[in-house]
Amino acid sequence: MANKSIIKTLIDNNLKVTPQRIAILEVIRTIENHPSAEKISEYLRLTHPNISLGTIYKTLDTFFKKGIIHKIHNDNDFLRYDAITKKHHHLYSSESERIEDYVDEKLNEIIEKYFEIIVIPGFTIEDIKLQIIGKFTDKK
Amino acid sequence: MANKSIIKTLIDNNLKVTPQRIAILEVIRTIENHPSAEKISEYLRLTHPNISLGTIYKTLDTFFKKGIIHKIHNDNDFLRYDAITKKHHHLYSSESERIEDYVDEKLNEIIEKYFEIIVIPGFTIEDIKLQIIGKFTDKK
DNA sequence: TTTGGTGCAAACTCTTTGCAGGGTC
DNA sequence: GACCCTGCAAAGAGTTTGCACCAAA
Repeated sequence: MANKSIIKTLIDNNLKVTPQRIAILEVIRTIENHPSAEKISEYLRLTHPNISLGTIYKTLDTFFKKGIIHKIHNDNDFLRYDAITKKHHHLYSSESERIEDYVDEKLNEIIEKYFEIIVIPGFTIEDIKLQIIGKFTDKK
Repeated sequence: MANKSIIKTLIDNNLKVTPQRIAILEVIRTIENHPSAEKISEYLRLTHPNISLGTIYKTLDTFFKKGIIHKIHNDNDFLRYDAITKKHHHLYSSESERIEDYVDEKLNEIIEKYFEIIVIPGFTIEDIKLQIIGKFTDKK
């Protein structure tokens, strides 16, 4: 049952296990790729017709504060959300709203190594994210 | 006169040269670092007390469409603007709203070289921007 | 039973739009 | 003079908040 890991996540973060939270996290983790709050609401309308948008926003904020999900931005766009799995970057379409994850251990390693040698004066790096902008050549 | 290059920019882009546009571009280019529309308005209130926020938004949009400025995002924040000079990345403070440019030709080269060899399936890269998150250790 | 979550609606913030008047070329 | 730009105010989109009710532990 896929719910097991969702429930575990909630418990591990001292959050009460509610149907709403399970449903929201499920959408982000398994169904929709980088959804906006609106998009999540759209999905939930089918299975949980009366989860309010307000609850979705509050829940997303709760998840974000606990580090269960990330927020991501596009350059001409609202907020979107992202289930954290492991360090990854994002591919942004220059033509549409599409955003995909991009995982590349080797690239991470190269960048990490680079910033072990190169120091940015007056700045301590905590994290680096690449925004890779371009065109998707497959259909979706 | 610093205005010369601003006026040239406007003319080169087939934009009418108005005091508002000069003032707005001047703020972005020379005075304030990555301002928001609100911040720009704040500055202009001193020298041009009756430039309306609406005009600022329209002007920024015009500049953006002409490629004169960039838009940038922070993770929990509104839009901010950036005078384009050359390819650069951004340092984001994890503690405040501060954003600084980060220019690093060598890093660009390394990344470019990397993606000459590594191809992302189904995706053609047009541009890559790094979001470097961390702490500023100098005061400002 | 206690604590915290949900739903709803109203409020807020940032941004966009429409239109009449004014400035630039 | 033609065209485009500006200012103002109203509208819009996405998000947040307050509060009474309800569910989870």
